[in-house]
This record gives sequence, C-alpha cells and structure tokens, in this order.
Amino acid sequence: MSLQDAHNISLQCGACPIRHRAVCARCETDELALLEEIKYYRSFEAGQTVTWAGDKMDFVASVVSGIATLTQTMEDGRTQMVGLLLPSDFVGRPGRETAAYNVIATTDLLMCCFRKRPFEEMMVRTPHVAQRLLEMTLDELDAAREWMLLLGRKTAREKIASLVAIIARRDASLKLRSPQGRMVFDLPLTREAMADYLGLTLETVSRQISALKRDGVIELQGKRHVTIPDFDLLLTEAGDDNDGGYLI
Amino acid sequence: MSLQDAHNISLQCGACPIRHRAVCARCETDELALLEEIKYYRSFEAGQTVTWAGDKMDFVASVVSGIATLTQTMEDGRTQMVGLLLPSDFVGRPGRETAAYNVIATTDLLMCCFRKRPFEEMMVRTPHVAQRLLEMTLDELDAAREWMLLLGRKTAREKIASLVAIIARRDASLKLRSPQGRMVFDLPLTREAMADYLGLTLETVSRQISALKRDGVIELQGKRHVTIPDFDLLLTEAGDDNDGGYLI
DNA sequence: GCCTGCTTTTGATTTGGGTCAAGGTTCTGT
DNA sequence: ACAGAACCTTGACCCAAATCAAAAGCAGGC
Repeated sequence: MSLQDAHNISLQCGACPIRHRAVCARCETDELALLEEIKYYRSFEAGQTVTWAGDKMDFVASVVSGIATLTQTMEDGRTQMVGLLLPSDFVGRPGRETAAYNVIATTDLLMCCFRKRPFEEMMVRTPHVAQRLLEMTLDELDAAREWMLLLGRKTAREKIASLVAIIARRDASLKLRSPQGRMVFDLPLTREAMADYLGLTLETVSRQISALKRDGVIELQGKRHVTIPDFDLLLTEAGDDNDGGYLI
Repeated sequence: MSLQDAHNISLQCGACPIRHRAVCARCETDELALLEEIKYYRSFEAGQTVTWAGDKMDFVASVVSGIATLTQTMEDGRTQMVGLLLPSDFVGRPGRETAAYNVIATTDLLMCCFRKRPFEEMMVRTPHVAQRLLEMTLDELDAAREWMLLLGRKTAREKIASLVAIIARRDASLKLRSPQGRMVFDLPLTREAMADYLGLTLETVSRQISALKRDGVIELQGKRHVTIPDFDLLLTEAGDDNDGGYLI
C-alpha cells in the first residue's frame, strides 16, 4: 500500500482532517460538506520551509505525502527536532495565531490544508471533532514526554535503537501490521536529521548505526534501507520497558 | 499572596477547574453547579504517590497547594521528570482511562479533584471548557517541546540557569508580577529532583549552582532561598532567545 | 568517463559531565 | 541538647560523546 493510501485510510470517512486510527462513526454530512469547502492542497519542495516559529499560520493541515520536521533552534545555531510529521499526521494549533516551531519539508511534501478560521468555527459547533483534537494533542504530549526520557537519560546506542524502533513501528502501522519479527523499511531521515532528533552529533549517529549493524541488531542495504531481523532484540537495545505506542 | 489565594484566582469564576490566566467570562451557572457537585478534595503527604503510570485514574484535578512531579522511569531505575505541578496546575487526561506517568507528591499536597466521568460529560456539553482544555494541553505540549531543546542541546550550566529562570517566572506570575530585575524566591525542589528534571546527576547540579553563585548570576541564602540580582543576565546564561512563556 | 558537491564513515583527540568517595550542613525526633 | 538521617558540597578520576580531521561513497551534470 502506498503512503497516499495510508492517508486515505487516515481520513477514512472523507470528512474529518483529523487522523482516525479506527473507523470514524462520528462525522455528519454537513461537517463533511463544510470541510470539503475549506480544503485545499499545498506542496513544498524538499528543504523548503513551511513556517518559521513566530510567523502567522492561518491554516491547519494533514500530511498527504512526504516528510516534514518540527524544530527548535537557539541563536547560536544549535537545533533540536521536536517532532516528525509523516503521512497522515496532523499539524497546526487551532486557537493559536502563530506557529511555535519551524516546520521544514525534508522531502517533497504534499499537505491537505484547511483554513483555520472556518475550521475553528466547525470545532465549536461539533464537540466530537474538538474532542478528537484533544485526544490527538494528548497523544503528541505523551510522545513528547517519552522523548524527554530518551533525551535526558538514554545512551547514544539506546537513542538510535529507539528511533529505529519508532520508525519501524510507524511503518508497520501504515502497512496495517503489528510490529514484530523481521521488518524491512527505509529510514526517512539523513544522519544529520537523526542527530537533531536525538540530541547527538551526526558522527555519533553514524558510529552507533555501524555498531548496531556489526552486532546484528539491524542490517543495512545502502544507507537508508533497513532490515530488522528481530524486533524484540531492537526493543531491548532501546531500553524500552513499555510498548511505546505513543511516539511519532 | 498565599498559594491558596493563587489557586482561587486560577479558579476565578468558581466554576471551572481549569486554570484561567485571565478572567473567565465563559462559565455559565449550571456548569458551576455541576462542577461543585462532583468536586472533592484529596491530600497527600510528601513522598506519597498519587498514581503510577498505567494505573486506573478516575479523576482529573487541580493543585491547590504543594508540589507534585510527573516522572518517567526505565526498568533499571533511570528516571526523567517530564512535568512539574505547582499550585493552580491541572493534571489528568480526560478521555483516557489510565495515567501515563508516575505522579508523586514532593511536598504535602492538596488537590481539588473532579470525578472523571461527570467531568467528561460536562466537556461534551460545554464546548468552551473543551476548548480551554485543548488550549491548556497545547501549552503543555509547547512546554514539553521547549524542554526537549533543553535536554538535547543545552549545557549543564544553561540547564540550571533555565530551570531557575522558569521557577522565577512562575513565582512571579503567582505574585501577579512580570519577571524582571531583582527577584527573590525559594527553589521548590531538591538537588536530586532538579537533576531528574534536567537529565543531569545531582553532583553536577550542585557544582553548577555553585558556579553560578560564584559568578554572581544567582545568590543563595541557605540551600533553597534564591536571589536573582539581574533576571536578564540569568536569561543570557540560560541561552534563551525567546521569552519562554511556555515552560512549567 | 570524470569532475563537483553532497552525505556518510572512520580515526585521533579532547572534554563535559558521570562516577566514586569523603565530608559538611540542615532537619527531625527524642 | 543530641543522635541520626537526609540532603548538599567538593574533590579525584574516568568515560561517552563531542570535536577536529580526513577519506570514502554516491549522485547528478557535462
């Protein structure tokens, strides 16, 4: 199944821009009509900036294809990625005027956008959508807090294993499988992007990937294509005690 | 003004358990009555656990007095604090069955609780409350992501300066002041708790506090009582480029 | 083919913060 | 007032990851 299909599934009922993990039985016809009305598409090239932190952002959106990152920066250039947007992910802050982070397309990116004002109006009128949005935000908060544990307490090797596990899990969910046993997928990030996500340098990322390869935890074909022979082994390396459903 | 007073202000309209930074013009009389009905108080002793991650949690709550922490742990005992609850802060996950983190009282703690079921019912009926809850969750998400930058990219000295600045800011807001110039307050955390929050060891925390004291960035009376001679200097040490309204 | 400009890997060296250890302070209960 | 227990500070040493440096892989354009 393609990423485009995954997006279609996530927008299942055709009405709600919000990701649905299960079938959505909530949306009503007029909501559908309203959303279709305010919907439009925007595409970005790899490397292009979607928004800068502090800029006005007059839309919310759902990623259709491609990958974008949310990053924080300090004046001296140190950067920390705080979120990764994959197809079917939602981005935007209903009720907020401005963007809080830099949003940057790391591949060619297609987004399904909704103008914010009418979207917010719809939210007020349809509590189920607002509730779903709250759930999604709570999910993101859980993910962010799990990531805080990684950034604060995990070793470089554990960080890499965690990231690979998260991407594997995410990839499996796009394929409607549960993550287990042998898994094959592509890393959607450069070494530098991984470093920004994990609070490491790209050299350390490269070294630890080599080490995990040497130790048989992962296999690499080329630089991006990964095979995981044993997902449980990877989880052990990641130091995860829970099933970590939250992240990304 | 006492902490109790701060709580009263945060619950200003007397109806909504949700923290209001400005005057709340939203709540209607029946919501008030409903909330009063489902409201009860719980107190915990210092060190007592409010909930463990994964446990059933059938209430949401607002901190009246005292301090609690949200922590994540790994099996081997490494812990990372992911949130700090001060008076007027809200805790709980409407729509979720279980707690996601360990919530531990670090001082004697009084919480104003609401049974979750009726609270959720009210949320569905009153979109303003749901919207306010979404705003709060977005605030928490912003804070978590700002914290990710700290954990991933800041030096030990910057981390300490950031934490002190955040506590100063928070203390000022309880006193209805804006943080600036000379400030005096108490650190509500032990060195160990600070270490857990910052992803450091308690020895490093102690050393860096000593260093900031030696360099005149902070002054200490005893172990807890802090004077900041120049708030802007502290912010510079923290490496903050924004005004950091989010954190805690 | 063969430049040119990435991205990635690997090596050598340095360093910030962790670890281990020993005292010092402050608080609490008797 | 005193004992014991937390909590905090400081020192010595070590190590994981950063930094500095160089070379290798790889992709696109001519």
